[in-house]
Amino acid sequence: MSAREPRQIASDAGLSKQRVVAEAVRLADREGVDGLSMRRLASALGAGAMSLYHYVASKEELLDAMIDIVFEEIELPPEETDWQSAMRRRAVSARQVLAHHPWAIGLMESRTSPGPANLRHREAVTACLRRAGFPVLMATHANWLLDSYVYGFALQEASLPFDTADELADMTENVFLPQLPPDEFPYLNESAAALVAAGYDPAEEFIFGLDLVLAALEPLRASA
Amino acid sequence: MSAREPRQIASDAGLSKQRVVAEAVRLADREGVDGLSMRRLASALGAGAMSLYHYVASKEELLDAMIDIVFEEIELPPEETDWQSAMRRRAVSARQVLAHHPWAIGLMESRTSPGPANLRHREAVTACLRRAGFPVLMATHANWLLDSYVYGFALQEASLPFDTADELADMTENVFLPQLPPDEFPYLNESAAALVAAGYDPAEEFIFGLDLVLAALEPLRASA
DNA sequence: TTGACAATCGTACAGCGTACGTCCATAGTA
DNA sequence: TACTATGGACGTACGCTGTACGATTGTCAA
Repeated sequence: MSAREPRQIASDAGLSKQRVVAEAVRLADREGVDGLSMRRLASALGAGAMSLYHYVASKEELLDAMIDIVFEEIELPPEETDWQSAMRRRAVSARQVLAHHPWAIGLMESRTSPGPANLRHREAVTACLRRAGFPVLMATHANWLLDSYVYGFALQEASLPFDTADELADMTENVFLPQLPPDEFPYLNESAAALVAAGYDPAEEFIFGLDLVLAALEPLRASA
Repeated sequence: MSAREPRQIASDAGLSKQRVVAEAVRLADREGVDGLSMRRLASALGAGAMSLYHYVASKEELLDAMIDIVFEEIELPPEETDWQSAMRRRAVSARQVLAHHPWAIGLMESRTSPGPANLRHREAVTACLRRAGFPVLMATHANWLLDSYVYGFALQEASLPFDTADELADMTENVFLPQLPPDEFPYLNESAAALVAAGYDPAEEFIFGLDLVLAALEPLRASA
């Protein structure tokens, strides 16, 4: 056997589906999903465009795999605590992950077949709810409600044109308010002013609604 | 003045921004947002691709206008009833509209500047909450919570690979269950079986979570 | 040495958004 | 009636895209 490495031209070691998909996620994080092309992805990996098709059957499959990587990053509900703490943990984790990969939210609408990490995640959440005493159909309801809140919040957060409280203040003064004549939009004006004054933190906002939902679900379980 | 119409070659009367955007929405409904290209849209209107650019500055602007048409279709909260009924009406309407235009959900993530119909809608919802007695910041919280639920539900619904209870039963038996070994996914198996047995109606599922959220918000308003 | 095989590549094609320049029916003016 | 200005529609072109196809390469079994 020769002392030579198998192959190694431009950037790194050999390709693999893992490496391809992981780099695709990085690229989408940086440039958005519209900036992700097979050529750009390939050149980020130091390869030719067609080489990618040995690891991924099509761009569609690549996108599916990217979504599943995102689900892999979301913390599963821990088993050792009460159900509310467990669901809060995983919901907070989901929001964080989706905030890091905003393209994933928009992608979900068009991808209908769940990947393995997605399935593992759903299984763990359902298990948590069932063990907490929710009847089968009630666990389904709770699942829908919680997931709707998490995804919807992430979707709204992704479409905000600012990231920090300072940026919010700037944009409110220079962009929003000029577009909102006070006589036509009195309540939005009031609301914008109050929001700037109070400061705005998406993490806090998220927790508020989440705890409200969790508390509302509590009486629906048949406590052991 | 001549008896001759101004212009009329292939399909209809003259173009206009309204007609262009409305046809774009129809096309996206039929073929998804990926199937919407300037050429296909133009040919659906009996025009050349470049003619569209007289009414829309770019495809981005077209997409923004499409989103705003969707918001125009959503019923505003009626003023004559109690706040819960009003919010339920507009939430149900929003779900229906988004179910008809699933591409809109995925689009929102990338479009950060709200159109006029969007602003009118937000103003009306905020007004309804404020008049019901919610303090300013509490109205903001309620807004976030309700919108998160509506958008998130629509997002999940759009990513379901079936539309009717029958299709669910078919797909569960022939697609899902074969992918879900009972020892690895006991709870998902149980849940799928119960769901097929109970029948599934997204409208009912939506109302369940919605009413739960509305009831949870009730004590947070300073009732007059 | 030969052959099989998987990984990688260059090339090609149709379709995309859109910049640019041209055409022509109409409106306004003389 | 003749002339010009205007603005909507269009054809062409450029640089992208996803990916089908065939050729090239490195590696290993027989």
